[in-house]
Amino acid sequence: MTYKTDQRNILLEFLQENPDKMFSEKQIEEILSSKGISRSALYRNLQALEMNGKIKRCTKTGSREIYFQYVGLQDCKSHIHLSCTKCGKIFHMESEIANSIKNNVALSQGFSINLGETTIYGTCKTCLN
Amino acid sequence: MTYKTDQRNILLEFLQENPDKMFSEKQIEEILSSKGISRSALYRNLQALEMNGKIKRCTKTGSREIYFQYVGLQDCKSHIHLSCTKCGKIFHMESEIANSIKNNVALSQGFSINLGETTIYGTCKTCLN
DNA sequence: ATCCCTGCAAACCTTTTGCATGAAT
DNA sequence: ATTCATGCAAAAGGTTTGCAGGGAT
Repeated sequence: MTYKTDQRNILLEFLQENPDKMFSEKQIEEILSSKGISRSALYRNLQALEMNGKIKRCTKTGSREIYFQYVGLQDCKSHIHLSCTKCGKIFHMESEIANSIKNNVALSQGFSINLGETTIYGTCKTCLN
Repeated sequence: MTYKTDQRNILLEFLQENPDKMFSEKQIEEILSSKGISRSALYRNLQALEMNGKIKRCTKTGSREIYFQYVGLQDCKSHIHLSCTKCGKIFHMESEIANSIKNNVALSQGFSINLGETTIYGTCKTCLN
C-alpha cells in the first residue's frame, strides 16, 4: 500500500522528535529543506499523516497560519484533546477523567460523547502563569 | 474610528444569529452573497472582528478549512455546546454540568476550559434510539 | 470636508495536480 | 514487473492590496 521513502522518514522522525511543538508548513519546510524534501512531497506526506491521525492541524489565536502537531504517540480515539488557544499545543486528557466526563454527560444530558472527535478549548497550565 | 456600514451590519447580524455554529469564509460568502457584500469587504471585516475578539478562527478535525465562530455574546461564554454528528443539531449543556466538568478538568489537568469556545461531538438522545 | 469603507481587479501566496522519472516492493 | 512516491512546473484556489468612487461622520 505505502512505501517507505527517505522523505517520509525525514518528516516522521522530525515530527516524532518534537511531539509537543507546533510547526507551520513554512517552518517544517525551512527546517527540512537541507535534508532534501520537495514542497509537494511535504504537502502530500502531511496530508497522509493527517488522514492516518498521526498529526493534527490547528490554529493559534491571533495567527492566521495553520500549524501541525504530532499526536500519533497515543491512541487518540479514546482520549479527549485539550487545545490551548494561547500557545496552540494539544494535550491528551487522562482517560479516567475523560470517561468520567463521558458518563456524567450521558447520564445528565442523554448525549453520547465521541471521545476521539472532540477537542476542548481553553488555556493550558503553562500559559496560565 | 470605525464607521457603521451596511456590509458590516449584514455580517455581524448573521454571525450573532448563529453564535453556536462554525462557518468557513466560503459558507459565509455563499449565504451573504445575495445580500450584497464583496469578498474583499468580507475578508477585511472578518479580520477586524477577529482583532476585536468578536470572532475566533478554528479548525475542524479532518477538515482542511478554517472556520469562524462568533464568540462575542456574553451568553455563549458560559456553556458548552453539544453537537450531534448524526442529525447536526446543537444543544446547550446545562451550566451546572458544564461547571462541574470545568472544575474537574482544572483540578486534574491544570487546564482552564473556555466553555463558550468548546463543542463536544457525539450522538444526541433522539438519535441514539 | 474629512476620513473610512467598498468593490473591482491585479498581485500575491498557498496548495493541488499532471506528468515523466526513479525508487520500493 | 508493478505500483507508488518524488520533483518539477503549471494550474488552481485562497487572501491581500492599490486605487478610485461613494458613504459615514
